[in-house]
Amino acid sequence: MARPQTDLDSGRDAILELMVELIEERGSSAFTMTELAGRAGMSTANLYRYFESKEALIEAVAGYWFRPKIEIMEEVIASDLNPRRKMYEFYARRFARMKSEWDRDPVAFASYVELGNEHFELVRSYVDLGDHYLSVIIGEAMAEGHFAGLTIDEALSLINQMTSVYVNIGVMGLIMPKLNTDKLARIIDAVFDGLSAQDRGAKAVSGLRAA
Amino acid sequence: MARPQTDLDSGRDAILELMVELIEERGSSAFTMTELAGRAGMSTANLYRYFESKEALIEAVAGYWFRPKIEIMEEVIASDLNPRRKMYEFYARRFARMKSEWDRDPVAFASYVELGNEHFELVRSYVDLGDHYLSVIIGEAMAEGHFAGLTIDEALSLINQMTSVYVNIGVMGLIMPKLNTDKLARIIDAVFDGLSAQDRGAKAVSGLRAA
Amino acid sequence: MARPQTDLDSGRDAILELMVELIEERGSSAFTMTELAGRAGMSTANLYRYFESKEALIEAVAGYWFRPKIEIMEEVIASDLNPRRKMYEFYARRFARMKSEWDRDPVAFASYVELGNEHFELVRSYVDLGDHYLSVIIGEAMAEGHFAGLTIDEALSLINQMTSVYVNIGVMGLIMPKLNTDKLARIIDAVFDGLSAQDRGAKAVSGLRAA
Amino acid sequence: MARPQTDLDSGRDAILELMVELIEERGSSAFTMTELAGRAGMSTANLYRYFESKEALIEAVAGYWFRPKIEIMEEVIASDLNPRRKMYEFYARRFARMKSEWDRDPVAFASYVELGNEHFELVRSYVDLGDHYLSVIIGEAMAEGHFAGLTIDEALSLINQMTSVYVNIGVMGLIMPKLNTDKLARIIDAVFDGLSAQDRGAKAVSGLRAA
DNA sequence: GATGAATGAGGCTTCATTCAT
DNA sequence: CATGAATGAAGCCTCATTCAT
Repeated sequence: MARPQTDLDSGRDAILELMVELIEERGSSAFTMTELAGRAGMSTANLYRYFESKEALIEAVAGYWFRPKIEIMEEVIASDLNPRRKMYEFYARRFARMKSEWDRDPVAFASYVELGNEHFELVRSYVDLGDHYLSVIIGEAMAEGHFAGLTIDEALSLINQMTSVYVNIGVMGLIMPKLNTDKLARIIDAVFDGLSAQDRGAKAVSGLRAA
Repeated sequence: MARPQTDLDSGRDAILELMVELIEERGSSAFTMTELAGRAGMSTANLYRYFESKEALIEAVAGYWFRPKIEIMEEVIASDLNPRRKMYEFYARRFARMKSEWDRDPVAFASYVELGNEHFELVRSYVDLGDHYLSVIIGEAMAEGHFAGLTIDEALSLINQMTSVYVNIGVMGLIMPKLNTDKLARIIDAVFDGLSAQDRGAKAVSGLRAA
Repeated sequence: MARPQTDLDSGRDAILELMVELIEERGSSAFTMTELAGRAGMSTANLYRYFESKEALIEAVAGYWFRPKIEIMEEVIASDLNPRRKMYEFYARRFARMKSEWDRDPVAFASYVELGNEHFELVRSYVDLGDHYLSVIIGEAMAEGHFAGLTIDEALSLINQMTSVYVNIGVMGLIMPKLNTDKLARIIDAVFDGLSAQDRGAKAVSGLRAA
Repeated sequence: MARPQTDLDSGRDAILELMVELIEERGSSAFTMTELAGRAGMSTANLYRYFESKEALIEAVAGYWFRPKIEIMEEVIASDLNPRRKMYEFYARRFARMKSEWDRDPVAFASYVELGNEHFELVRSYVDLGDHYLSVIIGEAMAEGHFAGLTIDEALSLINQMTSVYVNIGVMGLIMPKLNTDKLARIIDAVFDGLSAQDRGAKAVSGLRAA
């Protein structure tokens, strides 16, 4: 986070930035290693000192894009909010971040979506990590008596479906204007109040709702 | 128009469908003639009996996508609605069609946007045709005294700008949820009531407005 | 020589003529089976009923071009001229034929040269046949005491070298204007009078010389 | 100008030589990038480091062939001969060069003709340059009172026609033996003495004529 | 007989990648 | 460290050729 620690690292970062420029300008599929090397003022061969393959480069771009979202997830997980609030923040903070990116430049955002479509493996590991953290939250919620009668995996699957539009960038980019944290709060409330079959009652965290 | 007349035609249609699948699945830039030939169960060489080049194939896909929109324009032009209503329908019906496509599969829709971005020439002739038909409507409106003091080209340019988001798929895909026919009706009213400087008055076609 | 005897034969001849047109128009390397089939108003597949391969077709063209020259050789061989005259006619009549072709259309002539360069095997068998007939004449000449002290092969080789420009179309096309039968006659005289070492004397066939 | 300055340049030269060999051996139409790469002992991909396309390679060959002729033109233009002599040398020196090439290997010469036929654009710029220089000479001649009553373009066109066989390699190859500098001198004299209508007289540069 | 349909091989070209220096 | 040189694999496209009908 502070300064890059080696020359290789700083080189990598510089290249990454050029690469990000390129992708935001022209979409993810229209660049060649030769062109990137040209912009970076080095030979292609040298480029390979920094990234061992084009795939690695694209992975790095994905990493660059996902990193802040992962940091958010980790912060939220480490916080001592109650489970309901934690789950809300788990989605809301990432959504806020992505919405601001989309606001800044929807076309560039679309380029990342394109990149995600073309390299689905890269997205998968992020999704898996998200599932992992969400499971942790679900576990904490269960410890407090929520989701009675469901296994963790069942809850995970249901929640994933209910919140999908706030996470899936492929769709999110296209319906961004319809999304907001108020709706998200209602969804999370529904998750907590609606998914625990044994435990109906009027205990919505009213504080979450904007209304 | 109905049945394909030769084997070449029907083969073309079959290939087109596979091509559409491919594009909707994976975006327009990620396909090769070799892969399409593979899916079609034929050699690349044979593929070239049906489409003389990759470009021709992509053109055919564009045609496939634009055809229903063009038919809509022609129906509206041929109808005997009054100019204001005609202009409204000119946009509204195409918008409805595109919205339903987007609702069905926003990602596939995005693939067509991508294809349009990569082959702008193909879009241009559609745009030109739209301009032509719009000019016809403008002409009819002028015959009834609208747009006084403007040339057809001036009116065309202004109207194009005011309605752009209901026509330009590049942008439309990104803000679809914000678009609806009610807003469109207000825009068309504004066009008719606001662009004719000499002719102010209270004659909005209230029927157009949902309110 | 008279009428073609089967439909296949007559078809072959028709195709050959179209092919000759094509070659004379555009050089030997710039034609495709598809194009020839198109000109002939038939499918490529059908073309293969007449000629089993492109190579066979080209061979046929070569045959078409060489046939009259071969007929000339056979007539001369069958004639009862004396050896010296026979050898002269052996070259002179073929030269006259080629010169008239060159006069008619030097560019078309060049196309055949090109064809010969690209398919040297075809030329070789003609050359071999020429060698065979020339050997016959040499044999007859030897029977009359010429070329004493030389084997047939030695004489053949020497004579080939001395007469090369009157036979080798690759070069002939380029120096045609310098060639004539008068010079040829002198060469043949030199062959007969100069190659028979033991047999010097003043017996030039003066009738051969234009002077 | 003397030594190649980079490896790419020297590589280009080496490849050019192999290419020239290939063309002189087998004509211009019978070579493939693959074969040339094979002869050069490299991959086709590497060949493209030296020449960016087959067309560029052929252009280079054309340049290689035309360069000495262009140098001759420039020398003659720069010389301080009188216009009549200058025009004579303008043709005669190039003709001498081409004749010596033809003498060395008429078949190779024919290959260049073939190449010129197949890539006429390459010939055109040479022809245009020749027209330019000839115009300069015509201008100088006019300054001395020649070609009275003619525009430069009229004179250019007439002279081009009269001298065509000493310049047009397509025809030259076929009638080379008939061409010589003596005839050329007569033609140039005719140009100077015959094209200036107002200015008849007996001032042929007799020195030009062999007689 | 004749055809439309189909293909394999090969040509030009690009690009990610490697390696000796 | 950094580079120029080199390559294999793949992409688009053409063409001679075959085969079922």
